[in-house]
Amino acid sequence: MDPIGFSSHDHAGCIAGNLARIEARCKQAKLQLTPVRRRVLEILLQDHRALGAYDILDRLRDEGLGSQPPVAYRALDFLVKHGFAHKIERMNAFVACAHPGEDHAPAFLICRKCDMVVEAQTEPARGQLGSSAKLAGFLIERAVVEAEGVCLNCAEGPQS
Amino acid sequence: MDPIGFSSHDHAGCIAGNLARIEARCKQAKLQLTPVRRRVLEILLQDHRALGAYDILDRLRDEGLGSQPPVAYRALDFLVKHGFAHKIERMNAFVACAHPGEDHAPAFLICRKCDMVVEAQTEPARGQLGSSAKLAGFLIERAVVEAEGVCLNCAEGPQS
DNA sequence: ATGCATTTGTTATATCATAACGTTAATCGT
DNA sequence: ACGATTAACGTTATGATATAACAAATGCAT
Ligand SMILES: [Zn+2]
Ligand SMILES: [Zn+2]
Ligand SMILES: [Zn+2]
Ligand SMILES: [Zn+2]
Repeated sequence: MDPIGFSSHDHAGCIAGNLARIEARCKQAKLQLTPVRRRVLEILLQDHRALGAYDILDRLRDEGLGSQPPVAYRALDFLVKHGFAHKIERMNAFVACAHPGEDHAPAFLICRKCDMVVEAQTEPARGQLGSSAKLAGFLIERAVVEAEGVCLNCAEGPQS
Repeated sequence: MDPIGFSSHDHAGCIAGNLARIEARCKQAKLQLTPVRRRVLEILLQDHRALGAYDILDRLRDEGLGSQPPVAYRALDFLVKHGFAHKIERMNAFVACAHPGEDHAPAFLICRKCDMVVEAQTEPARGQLGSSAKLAGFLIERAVVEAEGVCLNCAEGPQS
């Protein structure tokens, strides 16, 4: 709910906090946060933007952590599967989760000027969509919700 | 709002009606509904499912209407641009619009068992997402809303 | 130490999408 | 009707995204 990302915040703490929370959760759930997986997570946490798998792969290659697509995709699969990252379908790109571990249905606000991504919450089965679903006898299991628009910072700027 | 697609309906009329409405709109707006574009539209209208660009291209090729990817993508671009079809981002696939011409913000209910797609309406700026956006000073311009779940027909069946 | 499951490295390939360019066809002002 | 302009098409080539498959290495419980 808190619109981190567009607003300025203690981002170093933001990164460290999420990383620590995820490490704890992996330990607790006996998940292997291996070097590649951890590094991909760090790269995604670096800024509140979505990165393509091949962008990530480039970084990994530079650091000697892997050079072939499956390396990046496997790490991303792990992170997404366990809710530590999300895929932005419109962009074929990935973003670190802003509420790791909290069991949530993510929705995204994506600025088309600065590419910043903010994670918000949604309740897929509620609202108009929920009504339509009910009417159709459709059981919603999950939903992709990705809003595109302009963030506060970019709206203020002189550029159109 | 009406959950056509899962429920049985006069589908021949459904196709004919949408096609007629779109033809009229093209005439009125001086848009060229060329043979390829029209055929792609017909293929999409055939059933309330999403088709990949290459599935459509295969059909076109069989009918001698074009054999290379740009043929399909250009027709789809036209249809999407003018609101006669929509892209389902999660599936990299396309579906005919259920409310052509009506100027609407589409949302989709997608059955993971039978692949049926129902188009519903959404008001992106309302509800929880709207609240989050307002809080963040974010201006929503459009939104991808794609719910996955199980439709009435598939829920009733014996198969899990 | 042994056996089993998970992860990694690598090659190859599948799938989705567009750039570029010359040709053809529709549109429009004259 | 005519030529200029714009829009659509056919084709080749390539780019971008994603996965299959399998052998080697590692982690982990007994
Ligand atoms: Zn931050
Ligand atoms: Zn999240
Ligand atoms: Zn129908
Ligand atoms: Zn529609």
